[in-house]
Amino acid sequence: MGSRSAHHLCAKAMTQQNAENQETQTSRARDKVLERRRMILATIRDAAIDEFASKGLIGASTQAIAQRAGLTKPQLHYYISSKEELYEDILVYILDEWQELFLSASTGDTPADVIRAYVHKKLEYGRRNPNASRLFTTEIANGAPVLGRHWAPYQASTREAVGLIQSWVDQGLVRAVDPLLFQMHIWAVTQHYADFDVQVRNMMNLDEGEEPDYGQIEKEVTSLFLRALGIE
Amino acid sequence: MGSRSAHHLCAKAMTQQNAENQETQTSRARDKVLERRRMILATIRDAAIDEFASKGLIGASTQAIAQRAGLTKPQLHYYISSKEELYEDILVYILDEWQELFLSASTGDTPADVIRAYVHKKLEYGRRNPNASRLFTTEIANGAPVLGRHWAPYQASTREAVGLIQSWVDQGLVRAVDPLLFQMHIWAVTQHYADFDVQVRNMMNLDEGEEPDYGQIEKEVTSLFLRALGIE
DNA sequence: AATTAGTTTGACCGATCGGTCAGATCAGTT
DNA sequence: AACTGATCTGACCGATCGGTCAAACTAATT
Repeated sequence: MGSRSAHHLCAKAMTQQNAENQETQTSRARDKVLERRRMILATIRDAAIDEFASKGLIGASTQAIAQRAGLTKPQLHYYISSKEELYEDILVYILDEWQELFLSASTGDTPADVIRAYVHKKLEYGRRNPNASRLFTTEIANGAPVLGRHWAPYQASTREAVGLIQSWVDQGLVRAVDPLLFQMHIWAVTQHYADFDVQVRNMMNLDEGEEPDYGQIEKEVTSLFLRALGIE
Repeated sequence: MGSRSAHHLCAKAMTQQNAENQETQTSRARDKVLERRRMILATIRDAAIDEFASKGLIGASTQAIAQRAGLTKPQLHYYISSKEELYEDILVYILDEWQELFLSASTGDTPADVIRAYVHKKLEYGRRNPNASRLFTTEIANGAPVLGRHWAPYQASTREAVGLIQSWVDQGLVRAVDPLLFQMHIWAVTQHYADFDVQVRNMMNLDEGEEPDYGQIEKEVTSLFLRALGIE
Protein backbone atom coordinates (compact mmCIF):
# COMPACT_ATOMS: atom_id res chain seq x y z
CA MET A 1 0.00 0.00 0.00
CA GLY A 2 2.88 2.33 0.70
CA SER A 3 4.17 1.74 -2.79
CA ARG A 4 0.96 2.92 -4.31
CA SER A 5 1.01 6.27 -2.62
CA ALA A 6 4.40 6.92 -4.15
CA HIS A 7 2.74 6.76 -7.54
CA HIS A 8 -0.01 9.15 -6.65
CA LEU A 9 1.51 11.91 -4.65
CA CYS A 10 4.33 14.26 -5.45
CA ALA A 11 3.50 14.89 -9.10
CA LYS A 12 5.97 17.71 -9.52
CA ALA A 13 8.97 16.33 -7.67
CA MET A 14 8.62 12.90 -9.22
CA THR A 15 8.28 13.81 -12.86
CA GLN A 16 11.74 15.24 -12.77
CA GLN A 17 13.07 11.91 -11.53
CA ASN A 18 10.90 9.76 -13.76
CA ALA A 19 12.45 11.37 -16.81
CA GLU A 20 15.30 8.87 -16.45
CA ASN A 21 17.88 11.60 -16.67
CA GLN A 22 21.46 10.69 -17.34
CA GLU A 23 23.58 9.37 -14.49
CA THR A 24 24.77 12.62 -13.02
CA GLN A 25 24.44 11.30 -9.51
CA THR A 26 25.49 7.98 -8.09
CA SER A 27 22.62 5.64 -7.46
CA ARG A 28 23.34 5.79 -3.71
CA ALA A 29 22.65 9.50 -3.61
CA ARG A 30 19.57 9.13 -5.76
CA ASP A 31 18.18 6.45 -3.47
CA LYS A 32 18.80 8.68 -0.49
CA VAL A 33 16.87 11.50 -2.11
CA LEU A 34 14.01 9.19 -3.05
CA GLU A 35 13.85 7.76 0.43
CA ARG A 36 13.70 11.23 1.89
CA ARG A 37 10.86 12.13 -0.44
CA ARG A 38 8.92 9.06 0.47
CA MET A 39 9.14 9.97 4.12
CA ILE A 40 8.06 13.55 3.53
CA LEU A 41 5.16 12.39 1.41
CA ALA A 42 4.08 9.99 4.14
CA THR A 43 4.25 12.83 6.65
CA ILE A 44 2.19 15.03 4.39
CA ARG A 45 -0.36 12.27 3.91
CA ASP A 46 -0.78 11.74 7.63
CA ALA A 47 -1.09 15.43 8.31
CA ALA A 48 -3.57 15.84 5.49
CA ILE A 49 -5.69 12.91 6.68
CA ASP A 50 -6.00 14.56 10.08
CA GLU A 51 -6.92 17.91 8.61
CA PHE A 52 -9.34 16.56 6.03
CA ALA A 53 -10.96 14.30 8.60
CA SER A 54 -11.80 17.15 10.94
CA LYS A 55 -12.47 19.94 8.43
CA GLY A 56 -13.47 18.32 5.17
CA LEU A 57 -12.02 18.96 1.74
CA ILE A 58 -13.06 22.59 1.48
CA GLY A 59 -12.59 23.40 5.12
CA ALA A 60 -9.03 22.11 5.42
CA SER A 61 -6.38 24.63 4.43
CA THR A 62 -3.08 23.85 2.76
CA GLN A 63 -1.57 26.21 5.27
CA ALA A 64 -2.71 24.04 8.16
CA ILE A 65 -1.72 20.81 6.42
CA ALA A 66 1.75 22.17 5.75
CA GLN A 67 2.15 23.40 9.28
CA ARG A 68 1.05 20.10 10.77
CA ALA A 69 3.57 18.34 8.54
CA GLY A 70 6.32 20.72 9.62
CA LEU A 71 6.56 22.44 6.26
CA THR A 72 5.91 25.86 4.81
CA LYS A 73 3.14 26.31 2.30
CA PRO A 74 5.40 26.70 -0.77
CA GLN A 75 7.33 23.70 0.47
CA LEU A 76 4.15 21.66 0.55
CA HIS A 77 3.34 22.68 -2.99
CA TYR A 78 6.77 21.54 -4.01
CA TYR A 79 5.68 17.99 -3.17
CA ILE A 80 2.02 18.10 -4.13
CA SER A 81 0.35 19.81 -7.03
CA SER A 82 -3.00 20.83 -5.56
CA LYS A 83 -5.23 20.34 -2.55
CA GLU A 84 -7.90 18.56 -4.56
CA GLU A 85 -5.39 16.12 -5.96
CA LEU A 86 -3.91 15.45 -2.54
CA TYR A 87 -7.39 14.77 -1.24
CA GLU A 88 -8.21 12.44 -4.08
CA ASP A 89 -4.93 10.58 -3.71
CA ILE A 90 -5.58 10.08 -0.04
CA LEU A 91 -9.06 8.73 -0.67
CA VAL A 92 -7.69 6.22 -3.16
CA TYR A 93 -4.94 5.35 -0.74
CA ILE A 94 -7.47 4.59 1.98
CA LEU A 95 -9.64 2.65 -0.45
CA ASP A 96 -6.57 0.60 -1.34
CA GLU A 97 -5.97 -0.29 2.27
CA TRP A 98 -9.55 -1.38 2.61
CA GLN A 99 -9.38 -3.88 -0.18
CA GLU A 100 -7.90 -6.31 2.31
CA LEU A 101 -10.67 -5.59 4.74
CA PHE A 102 -13.51 -7.34 2.99
CA LEU A 103 -15.38 -10.45 3.77
CA SER A 104 -13.33 -13.27 2.39
CA ALA A 105 -13.06 -16.94 3.17
CA SER A 106 -10.32 -19.51 2.95
CA THR A 107 -11.36 -23.09 2.31
CA GLY A 108 -12.35 -24.78 5.51
CA ASP A 109 -13.59 -21.59 7.19
CA THR A 110 -17.03 -21.82 8.69
CA PRO A 111 -19.40 -18.87 8.26
CA ALA A 112 -18.83 -18.06 11.91
CA ASP A 113 -15.07 -17.96 11.36
CA VAL A 114 -15.46 -15.57 8.46
CA ILE A 115 -17.78 -13.20 10.30
CA ARG A 116 -15.62 -13.21 13.39
CA ALA A 117 -12.48 -12.46 11.41
CA TYR A 118 -14.16 -9.71 9.43
CA VAL A 119 -15.57 -7.95 12.47
CA HIS A 120 -12.23 -8.22 14.20
CA LYS A 121 -10.23 -6.83 11.28
CA LYS A 122 -12.69 -4.03 10.63
CA LEU A 123 -12.88 -2.90 14.26
CA GLU A 124 -9.13 -3.11 14.57
CA TYR A 125 -8.57 -0.98 11.51
CA GLY A 126 -11.01 1.65 12.69
CA ARG A 127 -9.39 1.74 16.09
CA ARG A 128 -5.96 2.27 14.64
CA ASN A 129 -6.90 4.59 11.79
CA PRO A 130 -9.84 6.58 13.08
CA ASN A 131 -9.05 9.61 10.98
CA ALA A 132 -8.83 7.69 7.73
CA SER A 133 -12.16 6.15 8.61
CA ARG A 134 -13.73 9.52 9.38
CA LEU A 135 -12.36 11.13 6.28
CA PHE A 136 -13.98 8.43 4.22
CA THR A 137 -17.29 8.77 6.03
CA THR A 138 -17.33 12.54 5.69
CA GLU A 139 -16.68 12.23 1.99
CA ILE A 140 -19.57 9.82 1.50
CA ALA A 141 -21.93 11.72 3.79
CA ASN A 142 -21.15 14.83 1.75
CA GLY A 143 -22.32 13.06 -1.37
CA ALA A 144 -19.05 11.46 -2.49
CA PRO A 145 -18.25 14.33 -4.86
CA VAL A 146 -14.67 13.15 -5.35
CA LEU A 147 -14.83 9.47 -4.53
CA GLY A 148 -17.67 8.82 -6.94
CA ARG A 149 -15.30 8.01 -9.78
CA HIS A 150 -13.15 5.58 -7.83
CA TRP A 151 -15.13 2.81 -6.26
CA ALA A 152 -15.31 0.37 -9.11
CA PRO A 153 -12.96 -2.08 -7.34
CA TYR A 154 -15.01 -1.61 -4.21
CA GLN A 155 -18.00 -2.93 -6.11
CA ALA A 156 -16.14 -6.06 -7.17
CA SER A 157 -15.24 -6.91 -3.58
CA THR A 158 -18.83 -6.31 -2.60
CA ARG A 159 -20.16 -8.70 -5.22
CA GLU A 160 -17.71 -11.33 -4.09
CA ALA A 161 -18.90 -11.03 -0.49
CA VAL A 162 -22.51 -11.15 -1.60
CA GLY A 163 -21.81 -14.39 -3.47
CA LEU A 164 -20.15 -15.87 -0.42
CA ILE A 165 -23.01 -15.12 1.92
CA GLN A 166 -25.57 -16.27 -0.62
CA SER A 167 -23.77 -19.59 -0.91
CA TRP A 168 -24.06 -20.06 2.84
CA VAL A 169 -27.77 -19.45 2.60
CA ASP A 170 -28.14 -21.80 -0.37
CA GLN A 171 -26.26 -24.54 1.45
CA GLY A 172 -28.51 -24.11 4.45
CA LEU A 173 -25.55 -23.27 6.68
CA VAL A 174 -27.19 -20.09 7.95
CA ARG A 175 -30.62 -18.55 8.23
CA ALA A 176 -31.85 -16.63 5.22
CA VAL A 177 -30.65 -13.03 4.97
CA ASP A 178 -30.34 -10.51 2.19
CA PRO A 179 -26.60 -10.83 1.53
CA LEU A 180 -26.05 -7.29 0.32
CA LEU A 181 -27.91 -5.66 3.18
CA PHE A 182 -26.36 -8.01 5.71
CA GLN A 183 -22.92 -7.04 4.53
CA MET A 184 -23.77 -3.35 4.72
CA HIS A 185 -25.03 -3.79 8.25
CA ILE A 186 -21.72 -5.21 9.38
CA TRP A 187 -19.98 -2.36 7.64
CA ALA A 188 -22.27 0.20 9.26
CA VAL A 189 -21.86 -1.08 12.80
CA THR A 190 -18.10 -1.52 12.68
CA GLN A 191 -17.63 1.80 10.95
CA HIS A 192 -19.70 3.44 13.64
CA TYR A 193 -17.13 2.78 16.33
CA ALA A 194 -14.44 4.63 14.44
CA ASP A 195 -16.46 7.50 13.01
CA PHE A 196 -18.60 8.28 16.03
CA ASP A 197 -15.91 7.77 18.60
CA VAL A 198 -16.83 11.05 20.28
CA GLN A 199 -20.45 10.06 20.58
CA VAL A 200 -19.63 6.54 21.71
CA ARG A 201 -17.32 7.79 24.42
CA ASN A 202 -19.90 10.35 25.49
CA MET A 203 -22.62 7.71 25.82
CA MET A 204 -20.24 5.58 27.83
CA ASN A 205 -19.28 8.51 30.06
CA LEU A 206 -15.61 8.08 29.29
CA ASP A 207 -13.02 10.75 29.86
CA GLU A 208 -10.89 12.24 27.13
CA GLY A 209 -8.08 9.73 27.31
CA GLU A 210 -10.09 6.60 28.08
CA GLU A 211 -10.74 4.10 25.36
CA PRO A 212 -13.93 2.06 25.07
CA ASP A 213 -13.73 -1.62 25.95
CA TYR A 214 -13.05 -3.02 22.50
CA GLY A 215 -13.11 -6.56 23.80
CA GLN A 216 -16.70 -6.14 24.86
CA ILE A 217 -17.57 -4.29 21.67
CA GLU A 218 -16.13 -6.99 19.46
CA LYS A 219 -17.97 -9.63 21.42
CA GLU A 220 -21.31 -7.87 21.13
CA VAL A 221 -20.95 -6.98 17.47
CA THR A 222 -19.92 -10.50 16.55
CA SER A 223 -22.77 -11.90 18.56
CA LEU A 224 -25.25 -9.61 16.83
CA PHE A 225 -24.43 -10.92 13.40
CA LEU A 226 -23.91 -14.54 14.32
CA ARG A 227 -27.32 -14.61 15.94
CA ALA A 228 -28.84 -13.05 12.85
CA LEU A 229 -27.40 -15.96 10.88
CA GLY A 230 -28.65 -18.40 13.48
CA ILE A 231 -25.19 -19.74 14.28
CA GLU A 232 -24.81 -18.61 17.87
CA MET B 1 -40.33 21.85 16.65
CA GLY B 2 -41.00 24.71 14.33
CA SER B 3 -41.72 26.89 17.31
CA ARG B 4 -38.33 26.19 18.76
CA SER B 5 -36.46 27.38 15.74
CA ALA B 6 -38.14 30.72 16.09
CA HIS B 7 -36.38 31.10 19.40
CA HIS B 8 -32.99 30.23 18.06
CA LEU B 9 -32.68 31.90 14.73
CA CYS B 10 -33.05 35.51 13.77
CA ALA B 11 -31.26 37.12 16.67
CA LYS B 12 -31.15 40.57 15.17
CA ALA B 13 -34.61 40.82 13.65
CA MET B 14 -36.29 39.41 16.72
CA THR B 15 -34.74 41.50 19.43
CA GLN B 16 -36.41 44.53 17.97
CA GLN B 17 -39.76 42.83 18.31
CA ASN B 18 -39.11 41.21 21.64
CA ALA B 19 -38.58 44.62 23.19
CA GLU B 20 -42.36 44.89 23.52
CA ASN B 21 -42.37 48.27 21.91
CA GLN B 22 -45.44 50.43 22.20
CA GLU B 23 -48.45 49.67 20.03
CA THR B 24 -47.55 51.68 16.97
CA GLN B 25 -48.81 48.96 14.64
CA THR B 26 -52.03 47.04 14.77
CA SER B 27 -51.60 43.48 15.91
CA ARG B 28 -52.77 42.23 12.50
CA ALA B 29 -49.86 43.89 10.76
CA ARG B 30 -47.43 42.68 13.38
CA ASP B 31 -48.64 39.12 13.01
CA LYS B 32 -48.21 39.36 9.27
CA VAL B 33 -44.64 40.52 9.69
CA LEU B 34 -43.89 37.76 12.19
CA GLU B 35 -45.40 35.12 9.96
CA ARG B 36 -43.31 36.33 7.05
CA ARG B 37 -40.18 36.13 9.16
CA ARG B 38 -40.95 32.64 10.28
CA MET B 39 -41.24 31.54 6.69
CA ILE B 40 -37.99 33.20 5.67
CA LEU B 41 -36.20 31.66 8.62
CA ALA B 42 -37.52 28.23 7.69
CA THR B 43 -36.30 28.76 4.15
CA ILE B 44 -32.89 29.80 5.44
CA ARG B 45 -32.74 26.78 7.68
CA ASP B 46 -33.52 24.39 4.87
CA ALA B 47 -31.01 25.99 2.56
CA ALA B 48 -28.37 25.99 5.26
CA ILE B 49 -28.96 22.33 6.10
CA ASP B 50 -28.35 21.43 2.48
CA GLU B 51 -25.19 23.49 2.29
CA PHE B 52 -23.79 22.39 5.62
CA ALA B 53 -24.59 18.76 4.85
CA SER B 54 -22.58 18.74 1.65
CA LYS B 55 -19.76 21.14 2.57
CA GLY B 56 -19.44 21.12 6.33
CA LEU B 57 -19.41 24.12 8.64
CA ILE B 58 -16.23 25.68 7.31
CA GLY B 59 -16.77 24.69 3.72
CA ALA B 60 -20.26 26.11 3.39
CA SER B 61 -20.36 29.80 2.49
CA THR B 62 -22.96 32.29 3.62
CA GLN B 63 -23.01 33.46 0.03
CA ALA B 64 -24.15 30.04 -1.15
CA ILE B 65 -26.66 29.63 1.68
CA ALA B 66 -28.17 33.02 0.92
CA GLN B 67 -28.37 32.29 -2.78
CA ARG B 68 -30.01 28.92 -2.22
CA ALA B 69 -32.57 30.62 0.01
CA GLY B 70 -33.23 33.27 -2.63
CA LEU B 71 -31.61 36.06 -0.64
CA THR B 72 -28.60 38.33 -0.92
CA LYS B 73 -25.79 38.02 1.58
CA PRO B 74 -26.58 41.19 3.54
CA GLN B 75 -30.20 40.12 3.53
CA LEU B 76 -29.23 36.81 5.08
CA HIS B 77 -27.27 38.61 7.78
CA TYR B 78 -30.32 40.67 8.51
CA TYR B 79 -32.02 37.49 9.71
CA ILE B 80 -29.09 35.63 11.22
CA SER B 81 -26.18 36.93 13.21
CA SER B 82 -23.34 34.63 12.14
CA LYS B 83 -22.62 31.45 10.27
CA GLU B 84 -21.45 29.63 13.38
CA GLU B 85 -24.59 30.54 15.24
CA LEU B 86 -26.79 29.46 12.36
CA TYR B 87 -24.94 26.15 12.30
CA GLU B 88 -25.29 25.65 16.01
CA ASP B 89 -28.97 26.53 15.95
CA ILE B 90 -29.56 24.02 13.19
CA LEU B 91 -27.77 21.28 15.09
CA VAL B 92 -29.88 21.92 18.14
CA TYR B 93 -32.97 22.04 15.96
CA ILE B 94 -32.16 18.60 14.53
CA LEU B 95 -31.34 17.26 17.97
CA ASP B 96 -34.74 18.49 19.12
CA GLU B 97 -36.49 16.61 16.37
CA TRP B 98 -34.64 13.47 17.31
CA GLN B 99 -35.83 13.50 20.90
CA GLU B 100 -39.01 11.86 19.65
CA LEU B 101 -37.01 9.27 17.79
CA PHE B 102 -35.73 7.27 20.70
CA LEU B 103 -36.52 3.85 21.94
CA SER B 104 -39.59 4.21 24.08
CA ALA B 105 -42.31 1.88 25.15
CA SER B 106 -45.93 2.27 26.04
CA THR B 107 -47.38 -0.18 28.54
CA GLY B 108 -48.38 -3.38 26.83
CA ASP B 109 -45.77 -3.11 24.08
CA THR B 110 -43.71 -6.23 23.63
CA PRO B 111 -39.96 -5.82 23.02
CA ALA B 112 -40.57 -6.78 19.41
CA ASP B 113 -43.15 -4.00 19.08
CA VAL B 114 -40.72 -1.46 20.45
CA ILE B 115 -37.86 -2.50 18.19
CA ARG B 116 -40.07 -2.60 15.13
CA ALA B 117 -41.48 0.85 15.82
CA TYR B 118 -38.06 2.33 16.51
CA VAL B 119 -36.50 0.94 13.36
CA HIS B 120 -39.46 2.12 11.33
CA LYS B 121 -39.42 5.65 12.73
CA LYS B 122 -35.68 5.99 12.42
CA LEU B 123 -35.53 4.76 8.84
CA GLU B 124 -38.47 6.92 7.89
CA TYR B 125 -36.87 10.02 9.36
CA GLY B 126 -33.61 9.38 7.55
CA ARG B 127 -35.41 8.83 4.30
CA ARG B 128 -37.29 12.08 4.57
CA ASN B 129 -34.52 14.20 6.06
CA PRO B 130 -31.35 12.82 4.58
CA ASN B 131 -29.52 16.12 4.73
CA ALA B 132 -30.28 16.72 8.38
CA SER B 133 -29.02 13.24 9.06
CA ARG B 134 -25.82 13.79 7.07
CA LEU B 135 -25.16 17.14 8.66
CA PHE B 136 -25.32 15.51 12.05
CA THR B 137 -23.04 12.68 11.00
CA THR B 138 -20.50 15.02 9.46
CA GLU B 139 -20.42 17.05 12.63
CA ILE B 140 -19.77 14.00 14.79
CA ALA B 141 -17.27 12.46 12.39
CA ASN B 142 -15.42 15.78 12.47
CA GLY B 143 -15.10 15.47 16.22
CA ALA B 144 -18.30 17.24 17.29
CA PRO B 145 -16.53 20.59 17.76
CA VAL B 146 -19.82 22.46 18.03
CA LEU B 147 -22.26 19.82 19.16
CA GLY B 148 -20.14 18.77 22.10
CA ARG B 149 -21.82 21.24 24.43
CA HIS B 150 -25.36 20.27 23.51
CA TRP B 151 -26.04 16.61 23.94
CA ALA B 152 -26.93 16.46 27.59
CA PRO B 153 -30.60 15.68 26.82
CA TYR B 154 -29.41 13.11 24.34
CA GLN B 155 -27.70 11.32 27.21
CA ALA B 156 -30.89 11.23 29.25
CA SER B 157 -32.81 9.56 26.44
CA THR B 158 -29.99 7.09 26.04
CA ARG B 159 -30.05 6.12 29.68
CA GLU B 160 -33.79 5.64 29.51
CA ALA B 161 -33.46 3.29 26.57
CA VAL B 162 -30.67 1.40 28.29
CA GLY B 163 -32.90 0.88 31.29
CA LEU B 164 -35.71 -0.38 29.11
CA ILE B 165 -33.59 -2.94 27.30
CA GLN B 166 -31.96 -4.03 30.54
CA SER B 167 -35.37 -4.65 32.05
CA TRP B 168 -36.24 -6.93 29.15
CA VAL B 169 -33.08 -8.90 29.79
CA ASP B 170 -33.74 -9.05 33.53
CA GLN B 171 -37.27 -10.31 32.97
CA GLY B 172 -35.95 -12.97 30.64
CA LEU B 173 -38.02 -11.64 27.76
CA VAL B 174 -35.01 -11.46 25.45
CA ARG B 175 -31.54 -12.96 25.13
CA ALA B 176 -28.79 -11.16 27.00
CA VAL B 177 -27.26 -8.19 25.23
CA ASP B 178 -25.30 -5.16 26.30
CA PRO B 179 -28.10 -2.60 26.28
CA LEU B 180 -25.96 0.42 25.46
CA LEU B 181 -24.11 -1.24 22.61
CA PHE B 182 -27.28 -2.84 21.29
CA GLN B 183 -28.92 0.54 21.11
CA MET B 184 -25.95 2.06 19.34
CA HIS B 185 -26.01 -0.75 16.81
CA ILE B 186 -29.58 0.05 15.86
CA TRP B 187 -28.64 3.68 15.60
CA ALA B 188 -25.64 2.87 13.44
CA VAL B 189 -27.48 0.68 10.98
CA THR B 190 -30.49 2.93 10.53
CA GLN B 191 -28.32 6.01 10.29
CA HIS B 192 -26.29 4.29 7.63
CA TYR B 193 -29.13 4.27 5.13
CA ALA B 194 -29.50 8.03 5.29
CA ASP B 195 -25.87 9.06 5.52
CA PHE B 196 -24.41 6.65 3.01
CA ASP B 197 -27.24 6.86 0.55
CA VAL B 198 -24.76 7.35 -2.30
CA GLN B 199 -22.81 4.27 -1.34
CA VAL B 200 -25.94 2.21 -0.75
CA ARG B 201 -27.34 3.11 -4.14
CA ASN B 202 -24.01 2.40 -5.76
CA MET B 203 -23.80 -1.06 -4.22
CA MET B 204 -27.33 -1.74 -5.38
CA ASN B 205 -26.57 -0.51 -8.88
CA LEU B 206 -29.38 2.03 -8.75
CA ASP B 207 -29.62 5.01 -11.06
CA GLU B 208 -29.67 8.58 -9.88
CA GLY B 209 -33.42 8.86 -9.39
CA GLU B 210 -34.12 5.36 -8.11
CA GLU B 211 -34.73 4.79 -4.43
CA PRO B 212 -33.67 1.68 -2.56
CA ASP B 213 -36.40 -0.74 -1.55
CA TYR B 214 -37.12 0.55 1.92
CA GLY B 215 -39.66 -2.19 2.55
CA GLN B 216 -36.96 -4.80 2.17
CA ILE B 217 -34.48 -2.73 4.15
CA GLU B 218 -36.86 -2.27 7.06
CA LYS B 219 -37.64 -5.96 7.05
CA GLU B 220 -33.98 -6.97 7.11
CA VAL B 221 -32.94 -4.44 9.71
CA THR B 222 -35.79 -5.35 12.01
CA SER B 223 -35.02 -9.01 11.55
CA LEU B 224 -31.37 -8.46 12.40
CA PHE B 225 -32.14 -7.02 15.79
CA LEU B 226 -35.06 -9.22 16.67
CA ARG B 227 -32.94 -12.28 16.01
CA ALA B 228 -30.20 -10.85 18.18
CA LEU B 229 -32.75 -10.64 20.97
CA GLY B 230 -33.96 -14.17 20.22
CA ILE B 231 -37.51 -13.05 19.48
CA GLU B 232 -37.78 -13.91 15.82
C1' DA C 1 -48.86 63.97 3.70
C1' DA C 2 -46.01 62.92 7.22
C1' DT C 3 -44.25 59.43 10.15
C1' DT C 4 -42.63 55.13 11.50
C1' DA C 5 -40.77 50.43 11.64
C1' DG C 6 -39.14 46.91 8.69
C1' DT C 7 -36.48 45.53 4.80
C1' DT C 8 -33.27 45.62 0.90
C1' DT C 9 -29.22 47.11 -1.53
C1' DG C 10 -24.38 48.03 -3.37
C1' DA C 11 -20.19 49.19 -1.87
C1' DC C 12 -16.88 48.05 1.14
C1' DC C 13 -13.67 46.01 5.08
C1' DG C 14 -9.75 43.11 6.71
C1' DA C 15 -8.52 38.33 6.60
C1' DT C 16 -7.63 34.19 4.50
C1' DC C 17 -7.79 31.20 0.73
C1' DG C 18 -4.98 28.14 -3.03
C1' DG C 19 -1.23 28.72 -5.61
C1' DT C 20 3.07 30.94 -7.93
C1' DC C 21 7.68 32.68 -8.64
C1' DA C 22 12.44 34.36 -8.70
C1' DG C 23 16.01 33.85 -6.25
C1' DA C 24 18.67 32.01 -2.16
C1' DT C 25 20.43 27.87 -0.08
C1' DC C 26 21.73 23.18 0.41
C1' DA C 27 24.01 18.61 -0.60
C1' DG C 28 26.65 15.78 -3.45
C1' DT C 29 29.84 15.11 -7.57
C1' DT C 30 33.67 16.15 -10.23
C1' DA D 1 36.69 25.21 -5.99
C1' DA D 2 33.46 25.06 -9.35
C1' DC D 3 29.31 23.05 -10.65
C1' DT D 4 24.71 20.91 -10.59
C1' DG D 5 20.30 19.46 -9.36
C1' DA D 6 17.18 19.45 -5.35
C1' DT D 7 15.09 22.08 -1.97
C1' DC D 8 13.58 26.05 0.53
C1' DT D 9 11.98 30.87 1.27
C1' DG D 10 9.59 35.52 1.44
C1' DA D 11 7.00 38.19 -1.19
C1' DC D 12 3.22 38.24 -3.84
C1' DC D 13 -1.20 37.26 -6.84
C1' DG D 14 -6.31 37.38 -7.66
C1' DA D 15 -10.32 35.40 -5.53
C1' DT D 16 -13.25 34.59 -1.94
C1' DC D 17 -14.32 34.54 2.75
C1' DG D 18 -17.61 36.38 6.89
C1' DG D 19 -19.48 40.39 8.03
C1' DT D 20 -20.73 45.63 8.11
C1' DC D 21 -22.75 50.00 6.90
C1' DA D 22 -25.16 54.07 5.33
C1' DA D 23 -28.44 55.00 2.43
C1' DA D 24 -32.50 53.80 -0.22
C1' DC D 25 -36.79 51.65 -0.38
C1' DT D 26 -41.49 49.51 1.15
C1' DA D 27 -45.65 49.27 3.58
C1' DA D 28 -48.59 50.29 7.10
C1' DT D 29 -50.44 53.95 10.61
C1' DT D 30 -51.71 58.40 11.91
